[in-house]
Amino acid sequence: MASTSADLFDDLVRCETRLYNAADQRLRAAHGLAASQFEFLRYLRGHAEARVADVATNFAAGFGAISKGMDRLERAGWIAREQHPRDRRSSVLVLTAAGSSVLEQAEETFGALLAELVEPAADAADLAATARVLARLRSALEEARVGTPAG
Amino acid sequence: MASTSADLFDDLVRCETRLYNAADQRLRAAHGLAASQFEFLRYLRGHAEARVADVATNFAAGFGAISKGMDRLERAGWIAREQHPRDRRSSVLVLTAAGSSVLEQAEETFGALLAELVEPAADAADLAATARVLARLRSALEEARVGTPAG
DNA sequence: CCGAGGTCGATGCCATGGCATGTAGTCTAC
DNA sequence: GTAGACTACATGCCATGGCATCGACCTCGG
Repeated sequence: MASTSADLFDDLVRCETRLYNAADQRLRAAHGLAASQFEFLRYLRGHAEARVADVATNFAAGFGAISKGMDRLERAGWIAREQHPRDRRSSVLVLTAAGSSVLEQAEETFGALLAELVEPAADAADLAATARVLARLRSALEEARVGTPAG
Repeated sequence: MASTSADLFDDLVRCETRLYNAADQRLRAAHGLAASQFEFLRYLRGHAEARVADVATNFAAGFGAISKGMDRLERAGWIAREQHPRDRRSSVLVLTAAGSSVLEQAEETFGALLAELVEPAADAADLAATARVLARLRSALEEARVGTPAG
């Protein structure tokens, strides 16, 4: 029935808000790193050659927001903009040594947070099943470019 | 293993972002209503006697943000602040007739959105199982006041 | 080779949220 | 009854994100 999806939406949003807030608070306190910055660094480590547009697409954010976010990461010394080999409009975003280092430390903090907040809330099989459903939903939404901002 | 929760977090955040963006875009276009405002109106309909602090607690938001959000809803004519019977510091937040009316219409739009984006992505049993896990996680997070902002 | 049109991303303006503070009202202890 | 602590919330400042704009660059047709 329809109300199942509506409740799902509600619980999804509320879980996301609280987990994201909690991650933000702890990462800031421990490493001076915002949760969004943590996610950006993780993405960049996993995607060599990434440009601003790639990051924006992955996070369903506008170009402007990511451009400014990268400014802040650069100012903090965690990433660098390198010249793109074939397109002088773009830069390639790469982690610096300092960036890799905070990322590594932040992942400890983040892992501990999830172990504390998420894992006790359901048994492993249920969590795995939930992860599968959300992964599928995510793919479907990305493929259809649902919720992609304008800018 | 630990990476299951990390992937779950990632997919959770990405699904939430895209679904919330999509809801915001459609509700704005169809009814001039932000997604957050839609959620506020739904909450107020379900909770008579609600005050600013109740809304803030439910949405894991700061008092200031909710206070300003209620200003905007009031300015739009969708809610009213009534005098609280026992505490003159608080107001009771109530839907106006106009508020009930947009809410009703917005729920059509919102239901159609979920039917289009969420329900085809998995079968009903998987969605129900996911909803159960997230509802449990939400309760656990709320009970522990995880991710509650300062203000 | 050139020009028109498209793309990338940096920047500015506005809306929103977090946190800190201010103010009015309430509660407690005496 | 009153002083002092506390609570609810309104307000101001700042950081961030969305969208619009713009300049630089690429690409394709001729």
